[in-house]
Amino acid sequence: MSNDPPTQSEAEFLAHYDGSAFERPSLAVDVALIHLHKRGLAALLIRRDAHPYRHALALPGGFVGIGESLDDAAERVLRDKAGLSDVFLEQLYTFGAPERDPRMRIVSVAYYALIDGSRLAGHGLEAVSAEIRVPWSGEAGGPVEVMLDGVTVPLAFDHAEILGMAIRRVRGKLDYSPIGFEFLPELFTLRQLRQVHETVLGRTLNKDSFRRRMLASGQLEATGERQRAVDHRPAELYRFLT
Amino acid sequence: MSNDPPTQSEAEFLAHYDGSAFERPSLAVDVALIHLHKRGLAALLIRRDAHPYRHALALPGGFVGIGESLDDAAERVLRDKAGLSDVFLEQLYTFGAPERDPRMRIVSVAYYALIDGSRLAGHGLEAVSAEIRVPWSGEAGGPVEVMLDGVTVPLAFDHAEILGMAIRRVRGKLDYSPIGFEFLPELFTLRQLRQVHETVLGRTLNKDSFRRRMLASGQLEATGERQRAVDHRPAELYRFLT
DNA sequence: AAAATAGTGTCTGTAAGACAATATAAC
DNA sequence: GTTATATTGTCTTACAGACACTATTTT
Repeated sequence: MSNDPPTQSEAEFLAHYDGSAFERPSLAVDVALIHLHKRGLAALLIRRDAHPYRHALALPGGFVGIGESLDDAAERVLRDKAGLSDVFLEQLYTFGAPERDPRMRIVSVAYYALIDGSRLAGHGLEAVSAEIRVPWSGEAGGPVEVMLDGVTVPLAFDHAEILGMAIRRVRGKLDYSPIGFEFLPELFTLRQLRQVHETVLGRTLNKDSFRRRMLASGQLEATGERQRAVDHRPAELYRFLT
Repeated sequence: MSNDPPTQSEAEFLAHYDGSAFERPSLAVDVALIHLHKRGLAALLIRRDAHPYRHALALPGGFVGIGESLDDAAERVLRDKAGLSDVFLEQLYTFGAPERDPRMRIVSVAYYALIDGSRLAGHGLEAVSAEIRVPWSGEAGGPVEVMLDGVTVPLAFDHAEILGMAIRRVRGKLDYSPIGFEFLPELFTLRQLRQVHETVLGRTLNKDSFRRRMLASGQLEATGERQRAVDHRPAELYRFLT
């Protein structure tokens, strides 16, 4: 970035700097808010009421304010479009294909957010929760399929690609970061935690070694409390540490 | 992104869309080009000749063209500022703190690139190769220190943070992706490959199990050729597969 | 022969998978 | 008691680290 004018004082330079000399892309954030629903992956989506992709489902998103950090923009989107705050939120990838939006050049910094599905109970009106089908396993890539009430529905823009990358990111981080707890309430059983991992990874895990691994990780604290009102031996409830 | 005007036909909508209605951030790319030099990490940097951070070292970067993809912009920067093409190049993270550039709001999509140091021999004039000191190990984070001829030098903007994140990314991917080969020429010995891993990770690795692990990975092809003109038993040369 | 590194074989400790046995709740 | 799951313990296998030994080149 040394496309700068010739030598002058720094004050003089800043005073005359013309920030609007070139036509520039617009900058937006989009948020892939992922939760678990009935042993499957799900995302929160907004039904568009304007062109392009009118009536299609899209990730919640918005333009980045001129004085607003990217993280702040993503938090604002989550608050305004999904009525949520205090959610795990992390930058995912920036999507910048020139034709990704037919209106104009819009580069989008995508975020992914993870939440306990029960927190989505009575929230905003325009948001819907849709099931995500992951048509690939492990390393493979590409867009996900999105199903609403059992039928596959298309997503606006490149949002199915963004969701696909979000799933891959969560899968990849599950083993070495405490990301899986974000899908659960404060207290949970080891079985629930394992089911989270199985759902995210799309495969079953060995029950015994999962238990050993988690207990050995030092991330869990046994509360001494147990499940209630289950029709079998109640499991101990654990809490995520730190 | 449903901040759209009320109902109308899609053609009508696109015709009247005003893409410049809001003040918007500028968008740039910066490239952390990393190589290995004398058993240490090094990055290619450009000396700035304009304010701000005049005379300081900075990552090569440039603004994103209005019709140019982000990947294309990063490739162009690498070609124009470092005289390099056909280099491993991958998006890293997008930096968007409002005050990261004192001139104006500039959001930068950072890329990292990896290259065999010997390819940097006789390239462009303005670029220098500087040693990177990583003041943390493992998971920890923050900016790196940059040394030129034995003295610590500051980097412009948040570029030391970008380099820090690039190192962490490479460290993290080294174990599960074939990223280490990017630092080596086409033919290399297992010792050279191990030294690459040791340099990137900042710690020594077990010689025997590294060999076993690499040979078992199926990523290497033995060429049958051997090193020449070394003052000890010459090692077999391997090639990276696929 | 000496020096230096390449390459092989073997032992050990750790952790995962498999499986069996016991424990505890609801009904 | 029956059912269903929790929890503990043991055996086996795979692999990384450690270490000893042999091989091959230059000087």
